[in-house]
Amino acid sequence: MAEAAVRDIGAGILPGFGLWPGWLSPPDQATLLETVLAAIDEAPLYQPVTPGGRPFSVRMTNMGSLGWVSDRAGYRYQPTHPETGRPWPAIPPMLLALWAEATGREDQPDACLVNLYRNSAKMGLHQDRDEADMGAPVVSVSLGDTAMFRIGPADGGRTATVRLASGDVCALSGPARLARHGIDRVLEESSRLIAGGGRINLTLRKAA
DNA sequence: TAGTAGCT
DNA sequence: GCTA
Repeated sequence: MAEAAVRDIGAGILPGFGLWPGWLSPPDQATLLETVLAAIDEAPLYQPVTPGGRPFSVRMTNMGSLGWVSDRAGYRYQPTHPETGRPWPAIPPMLLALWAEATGREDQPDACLVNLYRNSAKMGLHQDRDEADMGAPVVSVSLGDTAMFRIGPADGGRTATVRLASGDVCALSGPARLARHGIDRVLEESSRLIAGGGRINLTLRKAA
């Protein structure tokens, strides 16, 4: 894993948003994908619903001691898979190392949300605010097809679009920790990493 | 208000 | 990219 210069696209747009294009080499992407697919075998992807009962277009699962879930009861972190009732699989060591390098922190993330975008799946503009410790950054790893990521200030100013390609890592920290962000669309067939196409996003957080 | 549709 |  190469040392990557932080590209803070925030200068004048959004301070605290870090972007590391190409953090993971193609071989590292393939290795990570294998690990994630094994976790998905243990904790199958499912389609959550919003508290209002609307289905998400992305399919989700989690790794770590806590996983982010949504259902009619609301958003929360919980230690077990909502369908199997089993604990989530562990966060792979490769991702713990990535967190340490990207954040420079001594602690470890306890939650890794796995989102699969396939068949025109999107994610509306939102803020990550279900974590107990909102001082800790959020780190995102992209695998597979390129996404059009939209990000803007927490208080509702202008948004900017950033392309996130396979192997890119980005982070929301400090003044960008509560940034509004979402996925407008995924560019089909822009990567050959994932059999059957699509994009997997891994989001590392401190939930507790 | 972690959705979706529809318009500029 | 914004509004409902």
